[in-house]
Amino acid sequence: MSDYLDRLNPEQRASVETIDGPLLVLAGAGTGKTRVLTTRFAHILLTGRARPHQVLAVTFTNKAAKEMRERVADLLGGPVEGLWLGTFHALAARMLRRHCDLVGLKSDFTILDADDQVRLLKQLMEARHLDTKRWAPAGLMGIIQRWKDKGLPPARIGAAEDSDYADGKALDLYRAYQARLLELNAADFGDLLLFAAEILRTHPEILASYHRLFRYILVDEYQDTNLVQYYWLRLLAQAEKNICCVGDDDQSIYSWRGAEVENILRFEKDFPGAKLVRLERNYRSTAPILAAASGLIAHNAGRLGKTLQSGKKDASGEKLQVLAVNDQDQEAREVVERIARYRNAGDSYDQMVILVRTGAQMRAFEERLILSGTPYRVVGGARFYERAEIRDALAYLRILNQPADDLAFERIVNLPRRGIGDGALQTLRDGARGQSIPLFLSARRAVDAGSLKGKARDSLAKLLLGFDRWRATLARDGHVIAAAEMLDESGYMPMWLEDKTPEAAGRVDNLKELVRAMAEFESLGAFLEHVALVMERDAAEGEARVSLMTLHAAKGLEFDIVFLPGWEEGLFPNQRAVDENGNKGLEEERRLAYVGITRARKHAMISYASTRRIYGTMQDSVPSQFLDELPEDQIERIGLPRVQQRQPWRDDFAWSGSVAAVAPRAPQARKFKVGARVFHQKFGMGTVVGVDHDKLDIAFDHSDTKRLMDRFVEVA
DNA sequence: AGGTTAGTAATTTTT
DNA sequence: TTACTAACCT
Repeated sequence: MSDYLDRLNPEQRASVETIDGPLLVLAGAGTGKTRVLTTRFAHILLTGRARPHQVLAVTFTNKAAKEMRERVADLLGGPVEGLWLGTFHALAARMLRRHCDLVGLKSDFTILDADDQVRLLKQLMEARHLDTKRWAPAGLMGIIQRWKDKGLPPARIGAAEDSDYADGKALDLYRAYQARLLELNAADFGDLLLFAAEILRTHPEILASYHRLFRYILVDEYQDTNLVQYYWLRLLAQAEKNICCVGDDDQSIYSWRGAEVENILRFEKDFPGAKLVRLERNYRSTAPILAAASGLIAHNAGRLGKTLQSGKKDASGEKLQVLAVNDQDQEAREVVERIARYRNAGDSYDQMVILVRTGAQMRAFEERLILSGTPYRVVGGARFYERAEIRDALAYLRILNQPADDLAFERIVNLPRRGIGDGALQTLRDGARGQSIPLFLSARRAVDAGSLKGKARDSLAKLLLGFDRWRATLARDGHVIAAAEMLDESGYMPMWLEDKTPEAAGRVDNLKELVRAMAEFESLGAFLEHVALVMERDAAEGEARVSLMTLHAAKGLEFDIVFLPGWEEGLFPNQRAVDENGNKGLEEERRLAYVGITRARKHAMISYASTRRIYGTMQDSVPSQFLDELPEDQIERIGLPRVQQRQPWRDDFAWSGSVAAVAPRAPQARKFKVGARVFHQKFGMGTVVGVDHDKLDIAFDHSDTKRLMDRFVEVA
C-alpha cells in the first residue's frame, strides 16, 4: 500500500507526508520534483483525505499537466475523472466560464491568441491616429499584459502604474481594448487569470464555494508565478491553507513575462507557519557538472540557498569543456563534429542538444547540421496551431462557431483572394460601427442593400451563403464533416492545392491533420477551446534527432550531452537584458546559464567565439563573464587560438594575452546624453536629441531624426 | 486589387 | 544578415 513512499529519499518523503498547512518545496534541478508532486497528489487521495475533485493542481505548461495526470494515474492504478488538474490558464478559464456573466462575457466566449491581440490593438491605435511605427502595437500589448499580470484592470491603474507609452494614451487604449474584447465576446490569456481573480476577490460567496471544494492545492514551478496568479492562489488557499508550492528560485527565467521570483522568496511570510523542505540530492548529472552549475549560481545574491549534492552512486565524470573559436561558423562546425564523434561512440542523437540564447544563433547550426546530414529538430518556434494555414482554417471555424468573431472574419474574408479589398472592407467596417453590429451581419446587410457592387458584392454574397450552408451541415452532420466541406467549398484548401511553392504540400497536410484532430472532440466549441488553451504539438516520434532550442525552451528537459554555444558578453549575458533590468537582469541571465548546464547528465561543452556576425556586420566579442564564474578546477579549456591577433580596425581594444586565459571585462555602461555625438553603422554621424531609457532620438547629419536602440550606436 | 520594391529594425515567449 | 511592412507601380 505505501510502497510508493519507500521509493522516496527522506526529503522527498517529507514533502509528500507533510500534508496539512502551507509547505514550500525548494526543488533543485534534477532532484525529483515531479515525483514529489505526483506522489503527494496520490498520497492525498490514497489516504482518503480528499476526493479527486477536491484537489486543485496547477502547472504552467500543458506538458507538465499531462505528465502529472499520467503519473498520478499510474500510482492510483488507473485514470481518474473530475480532477482540477491543469495549467493556470485552463483552470482559470474553467472557472471563468462558470461565472462569466459577472464580467460581461457569454459562456461561449472566444480566447484570443497573441496574434489576434496585437491586430486588435493595432486597429484601435490606428483609429486614434497613433503612429504604429513609432509606437509598436506589440510593445503596447506588452504593457497591457504586464498590467494584467499584476492583476490590474483599467479601473485600478493609478498614476504609479501608468505608462507614458504611446503619447500617454496607453491606459486609454487598454480601456478601449477591454471594451472591444467584450463586444467581441472574447478574452485574451491575461484576462482568464485577471477575471478569475477579480471574481473571487469581489464575490465572497463564490470564493467560499471554492474554499469548500478545494481541500488541497498543489502548485508546480512556483517561481514562475506572476502577481495575478499569486493573488488567485492566495485567495483560494486562505481558508484551509493546505497549499504546497514546488519550485526553484534558481530557475526563475521568465521575469520578462511578468513572473515574480519574490513570490517564492516571500512564501514563508505570506503563509505563516509554512514548512520548508529542500530537495538537494540530484540524480541527473555528474559531479563536475553539478559543481560547475553550483559555482556559477553562487554568484547570485538573494537566493533562498540550496546546494546540489550528487545523489547518484557513481557521479564521477569528465570536466566541462570550454571551447574557444574564431567565429560562429567554426563554432557550428566544431559542435557538429563532436556530435558525430559522440554518435560514432554509440550515443543517440536523441540525447544531444544545442542550447542557444537567441533564435538568431540557430541558423549557423542548422546550416551545418543540414550540410553534414545530421538529423535534427528545432524545438519551440512556430507551433502547429501558430502556423498561418492553421490559423486561417481556425478563423473559418471560429466564424462557424460564432459569427460575431470580427477578427476571424477580417482574416479570411479575402482569403483566398475574392476581390474584396481594402475599399470593400472599409464599407463593411463603417456599416458595422454605424449600426453597432458584427462585421458578419454588416456584410449581409451590405449585400442585401447593394452598398457594395460588382465582384466584391458577388463573392461576398457567395461566402455568406456558404456559411449558411456550412452551419446547416454542422447541425446535421457534425463539426468534422462541416469543416472539411467548408475548407473545400470556400476555396481555402483548393488555394493551397493549386499552389506550386515548395511549402504548399506541407500546408495541405497540416490542414488535413487539423480536420482529423477535430474528430477527438465532442463539439466545435470544445475543439476551439482546446486549441486556444492547449496549444501542444504532438511530438513527432520516429528517427532519433539532435535537438536545437533556446535555453528558455530547455527548462524541465534533460540530455546526456549538452552544447552551450555563444557565451559572449552582449549575447549571453544578453546586453538588452542587462540594460533593461540592471543587476536583476544579469542575475536572470545567470540563472539561464544555470538552467543550461543542469540540463546535462554526462557531458557539457560551452563555447564562445572571438568574432561574430551580428546583423550582417562582423563584431569582435569578449568571452562571457559567466566563464570566469565557473570553478576553474571543474573545466577544461580547449581549442584556444593561443595568440589572438589584434584586430587592426579596432584600436580601442588591445587583447592581453590569449583570449581564453584572460577574459577581458565588458566595457562601460552605455550612457548617452542629449547633445552627444554618435556614430551609427548605417546612418553615420548624428546628434542625440532625446533619450528614452535605451532608445535614443538621433538627428543624423545626412538623414532624418530617428529613434534607435542605444546599442546600435557608438560614441563618436 | 494585387504584386513588387525599398526602407527599417533587430531577445527570451510556458498560456 | 533576414524579416517585415508600407508605399509604389501595374
